[in-house]
Amino acid sequence: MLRTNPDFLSYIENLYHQQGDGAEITLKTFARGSVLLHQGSRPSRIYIIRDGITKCYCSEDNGKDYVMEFLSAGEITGEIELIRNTPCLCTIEALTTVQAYVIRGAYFRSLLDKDAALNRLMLEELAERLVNTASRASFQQLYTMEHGLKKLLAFCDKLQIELSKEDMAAYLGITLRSLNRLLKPRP
Amino acid sequence: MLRTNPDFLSYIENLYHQQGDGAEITLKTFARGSVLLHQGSRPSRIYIIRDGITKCYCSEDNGKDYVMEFLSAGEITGEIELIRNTPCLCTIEALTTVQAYVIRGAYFRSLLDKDAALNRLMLEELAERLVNTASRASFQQLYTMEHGLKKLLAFCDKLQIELSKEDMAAYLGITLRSLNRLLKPRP
DNA sequence: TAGGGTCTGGGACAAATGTCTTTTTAAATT
DNA sequence: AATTTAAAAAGACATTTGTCCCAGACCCTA
Repeated sequence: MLRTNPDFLSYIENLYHQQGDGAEITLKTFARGSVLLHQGSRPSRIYIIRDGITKCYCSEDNGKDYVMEFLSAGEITGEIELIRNTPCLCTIEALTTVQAYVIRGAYFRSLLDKDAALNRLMLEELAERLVNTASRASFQQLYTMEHGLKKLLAFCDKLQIELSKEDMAAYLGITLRSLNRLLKPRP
Repeated sequence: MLRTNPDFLSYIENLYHQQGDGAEITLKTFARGSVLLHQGSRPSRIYIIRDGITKCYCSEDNGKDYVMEFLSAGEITGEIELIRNTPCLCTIEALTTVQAYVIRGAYFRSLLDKDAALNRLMLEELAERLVNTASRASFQQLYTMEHGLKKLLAFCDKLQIELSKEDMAAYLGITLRSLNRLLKPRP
């Protein structure tokens, strides 16, 4: 539920510490509630989260939101848009204070062109994410909400995260009203 | 809805025609209804579809199926399992007669290690698929079935595919009964 | 303290979906 | 053609979910 990628983080931290003065990679702090990437915008940089938790979500035309996943250490954002040269599919918002490495798109592109190890890491990351996204879609369609909610609550508990009810509902793809109903009866 | 990837197909066909006698890439025909990959199995080969249409679906423990996508020319299957070294997430089944290029896992791995162009194609493919999967998950959760059904019907119409009602329901993530209900009233 | 906001949770009803069963349709067999 | 069999569609009812609205809690300010 909370995605992380230690290998990727190590890779980036190596680059970060080895670089000289013309720093291509910088570290930036985002306050809780601030936004790293805006859905629909054209990002010129990518971010690799060092610590903290972000929410990755889609806002649909009908005003509803759907939370794709929660991203934490080692997860990369904006790379898909960079690869495909398209606007951001999701908004990435900091749920806690977040520190992230920032890389210019052009520089990341050049890295991709010459570094096989990075390519490998990227393939693994995308594959992992695809599996997660697909599994969850299947699970959500075919199981009851009760199942999904149970998982989500366990997740919050384990990480001591206090998700807002709105976020929970958006993750489950239901309304606040439905979530409240599911939350009440504990027989 | 029907995924294709012409660039990838070209790439593979080039390889196919350039190879000598110790053919690493072969062409295989699958009859309608036969299965390319079995969910849960450990595939030792990957397939790139040359023509025909396949259904990629997950069977959950509760006996229900969820159709992820329909794959056609240029789409690759088994690559995620190869990258992550995990069992198949989905079953890939031929809906029509299908011709596919077959590549041994070990050979594909070696190609990935030395060919930057292939890496690039793979990144694009995975990114594209991720966007599709994610968009659809969001759409399905946040819009009415009516919307989704309309899209699906238009898709069948455009491609002159006669999807079974079971397949349609599995794609929409609903029961046959619900699909029939949605299909009846046309005011 | 009274009044007015806003926010949260829940009630009531409508719409949708699932499950189970029956009916209808189509196909196959004799 | 008549009978049987299997497959598809629909009916009935329970459950779930969404929408709309209202009551109470909380926090301001006058």
